[in-house]
Formats: sequence, C-alpha cells, structure tokens
Amino acid sequence: MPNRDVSTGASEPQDDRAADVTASGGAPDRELIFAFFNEIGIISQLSRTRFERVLPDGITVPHFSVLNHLARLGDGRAPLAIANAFEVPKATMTNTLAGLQRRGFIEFRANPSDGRSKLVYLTDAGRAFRLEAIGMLGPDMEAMASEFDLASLATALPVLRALRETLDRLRDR
Amino acid sequence: MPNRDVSTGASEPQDDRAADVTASGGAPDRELIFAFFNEIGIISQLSRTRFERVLPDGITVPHFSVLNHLARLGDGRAPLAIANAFEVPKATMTNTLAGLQRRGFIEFRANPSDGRSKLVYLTDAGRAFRLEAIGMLGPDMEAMASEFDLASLATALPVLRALRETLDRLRDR
DNA sequence: GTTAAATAGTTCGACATCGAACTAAAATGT
DNA sequence: ACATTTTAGTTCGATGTCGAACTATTTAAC
Repeated sequence: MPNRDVSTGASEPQDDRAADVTASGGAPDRELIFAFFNEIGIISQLSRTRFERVLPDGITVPHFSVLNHLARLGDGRAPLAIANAFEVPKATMTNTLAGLQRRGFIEFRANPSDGRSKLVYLTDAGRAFRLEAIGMLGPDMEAMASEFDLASLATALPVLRALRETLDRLRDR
Repeated sequence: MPNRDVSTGASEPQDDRAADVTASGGAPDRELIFAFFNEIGIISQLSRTRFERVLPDGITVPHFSVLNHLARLGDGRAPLAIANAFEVPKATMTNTLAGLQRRGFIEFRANPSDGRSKLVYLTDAGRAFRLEAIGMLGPDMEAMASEFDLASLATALPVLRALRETLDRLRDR
C-alpha cells in the first residue's frame, strides 16, 4: 500500500510522481500548473497499466486505440494522418502499425493517388479482436464506474479538452 | 498543423490518440470514462515532451521529478519509498536513479539500520541542477499560464486528485 | 535457533518512444 | 523542363518502461 499523503492542503508539501515538476517558491500559478500536470501524469500511468493488464499478449493501449480509431472513424487512412490524430511522432506510429500488422489486425495497401503513401485497413481479425478486447475491458470499466464520481469526471472533461487544444496549438509554436 | 476536429459535440465522432479506448455502443458511463482517459493520455504526452524539450541533455521529467521530490521532502530516502511515492515499479526507479547517479546528481549510502536497503542523497551538483532546471522551466510556465484558463484548471485539480486516489486504492485490488 | 516467508534492490529481456538522418515521391518555383 | 523544396514513410540508435526471475537480507513461525 502506497504511503503517500493524499488530499494535501495548499501549505503541506504533497507527494508526487513521475510528472512531479513542482518547483518550490514559484508563483502560485506555476504551482498550480505543476500540480495539475503532476496529477495528469500519475493518472495517465495508472490507467495505462490498468488497461494493459486486461488486454492480452503484448497488446498496448496504443495498439487498441488505433484499432478503435479505424473502426470508429473508418479505415483506409494514411499512417501520418493517424499519427497526427494521436499526436505522436510518425516514427512511433510506424512502430505501432508494424505491431498491428504482425498480429494480422491491419493491412497496408498502396495509395492510388500518392506514391509516397500507404493506406491502413482493418482486417476481419482486427475487427474481431477489437470487439473481443472491448469485452475484456468491460468488467473493469464497470468497476471503475462504480467507484468514480462520474459527475465530477463529466465536469472536468471539457477542461481537459480545452487544455489539450491549447497545448496542441502551442505545440507548433 | 494537426487536422483534428476539436471541441466536438456529443454526436460527432471525435478524434483520439494513444489513450483512446472509446468503445462504440457502450454504456454512456463507459464512453465518459474512455473519453476522459483519452484526454488524460494526450495531455500527459504533450506536457511531457514539452517539458523535456526545455530540460537539457537526456534529462527526463522523472529525473527532474525525483530531484525535486528529494529537495522538497528531504533526501535520505530509500529507492522503494521513492518508487512508491511516484507509483512506478521499483525496476523503473532503479533505472531513473541510475541515471541521476551517472550524472552525479545523487549518491547512495548504506542504510545503517537495514542491510538490504540504500538511502538516496542529493549532491551539491544535484541541488544546483535542480535550481537551474527550474529556471529553464520558468519561461515556458509563464507562457502556459498566460494561455490557460487557470481558474478552470484549479477547478479540475481536486477531481484529478480524487481520481488518482481512487485508482491508487483500486490498484492493490 | 532453524526454517519459512516477506522485503529491498538488481538484472534481464521484451518492447515502446521518438529525434535525427535517410529514401522516395510529390509539389512548387522559375 | 528542371531544380528546389516539401512531404510520407522507414531506419537507426539511444533511452525509458516494467514484469519476471534472481540475490541478499530481515522478519516471522514454531
């Protein structure tokens, strides 16, 4: 059981993790931003390992996410478009897609209108696996839903979206 | 420039990223949870690369965070305690600490009261580097502070803390 | 007290991430 | 038309992440 002092007030030094960037003595705004990203980093990691514990084999969250992306928004997309959608470098997407292809969940076809490009298509196995994975994730989701205050999650979600958009905008200078 | 459709309403399929786990046709709660962790994952990644672009050399956010942790809460802690504080596996902390030691920012001493354990201490170089790094992070923090809606960040922070605590509690079953 | 179980930490191996350099194929400029 | 620049994608190398197996100590059991 982790020995962290949670729900710390403002004056007490609170504990932190991989994303803890809290600088001492900074402006209050800075403290807030640090604390915020600190929590974001921890939650990201905990949720990720939690999901991957349920997913089979060496399937990672990015793997599943790409399958899901293609199933929901339609396949026949170029790797770069997918990389942009997920805001990862294209080298990362190359790797993720290679893993999916190795497992037979996607296939590449030439882009008829652009010789530099490929298009990514889901295979039947890929679609089937996605449904399977969703089924595996289900019980864990139920457990979470019963533990979280979903109303406050819903409240925070727009803030996160807005923040993401801002970060995204700042990203390319 | 990323071609994602941001600020999407509820009906439109919105884009996603490495943490997108949005299952179609699930319960509304599930959709909410998926969407929430999706944003968390993206923001975590964007903020991390943003911070690391400013930090020198191969210094990562975890490196800096550990230095910061030791400076703020006191050094002379055992690796496992630090790993628990950051909620990373101990093997990960071994690696992070090795990096800090290689750069001369920390040193290990034997734990007089437990032969299995080591204690981690900051070196002068480590303390100096921390201050330097905080100075480097400063301008970027200012830029962020001027772009974000800090009030809404402050509103969301307690939600994130509560969520983190819940995830933490669920972690060990 | 000796054996069993728990604990701190490392090592190892598999894999993910991602910047930089590279190739190939458009698109653009003149 | 040709040269230049941009764009899609891969490769490479360095590094981070982390589960599992391992060693060394300490604690618990009896």
